[in-house]
Amino acid sequence: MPPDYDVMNTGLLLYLPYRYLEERVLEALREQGYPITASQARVFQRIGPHGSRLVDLAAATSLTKQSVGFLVDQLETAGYVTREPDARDARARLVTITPTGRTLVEEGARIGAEVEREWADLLGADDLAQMRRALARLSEHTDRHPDRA
Amino acid sequence: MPPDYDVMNTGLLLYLPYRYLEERVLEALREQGYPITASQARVFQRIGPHGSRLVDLAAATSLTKQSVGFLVDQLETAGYVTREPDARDARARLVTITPTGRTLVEEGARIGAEVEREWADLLGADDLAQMRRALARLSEHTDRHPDRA
DNA sequence: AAGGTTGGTCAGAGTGTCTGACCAGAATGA
DNA sequence: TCATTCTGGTCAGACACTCTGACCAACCTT
Repeated sequence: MPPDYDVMNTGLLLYLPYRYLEERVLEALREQGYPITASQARVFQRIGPHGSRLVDLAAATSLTKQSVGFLVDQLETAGYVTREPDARDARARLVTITPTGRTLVEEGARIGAEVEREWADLLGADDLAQMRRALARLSEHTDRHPDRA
Repeated sequence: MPPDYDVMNTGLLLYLPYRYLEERVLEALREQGYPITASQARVFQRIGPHGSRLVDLAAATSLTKQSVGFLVDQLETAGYVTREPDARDARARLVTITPTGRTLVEEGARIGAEVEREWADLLGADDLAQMRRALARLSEHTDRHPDRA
């Protein structure tokens, strides 16, 4: 007897599709020669278009700067990011996405879109879009983003 | 400059509210004297009304049975569950929620409802309900539940 | 210039998760 | 019925992730 999803708590309802999507994307990326772990990806995802500082990534992911540093080391070794000097602050370094990293982003987006198409078949495109809008408003409220880019 | 949530990938849109809700609930439970970690809670949540086997919990959470065993040990030590013999199979044991565990469930539900009220203020009750319905249908599709209870 | 603040690293500990090996009870079928 | 295979669970060890504490160098104030 499967669980009754309609009465299930909202946390689990968010978690189940999240986890599914994450696994699908990560697995496909691995198969295509772009291995990345979930932890690495959660940091990688938050890197801004012009690079991000470690502390900002830490704030965005709700991790300590040490943990983010550890994960960025791995992303760097994998060739997905580099640490560039920050012209405005000699202490800081900007974690920046490499060309390889960009390919990974594009591949990830492609696979994500594929899953989303499946979901659109399931829900209808309108309901899916509406769900996304609701989640976006919630994210705006629940995200800890740094004020600066 | 905050990120633009409307164009953000769906995975992050699911993750951000999920993580927020989880932290709120876990923190409140801790303050009320029911400490539980996120990993423990993810297993605990999947225990059925009449108890669940380890292997079924492993399937539901997408963890190995060893990992689930490790977490159930802790839940048992904390007094939230017990392992009862399974009348139908002498090998198996049913992980069952204790009265203390039930109190935790109720407290968690109460706090979750509180957050959900905030979300209803943000989105409107109708949009929130619609989002829940969409997520429930997605969960049905993406969840790995065991066929048996 | 002095003193506090901030971005980042180093070192070490604790937690969560996995793989591999194994055992005992259950299910199958000759 | 009993040999074989399958399944629920545990034990042991390794690896991955995250944290706290201590620290340094550059920044920002005054």
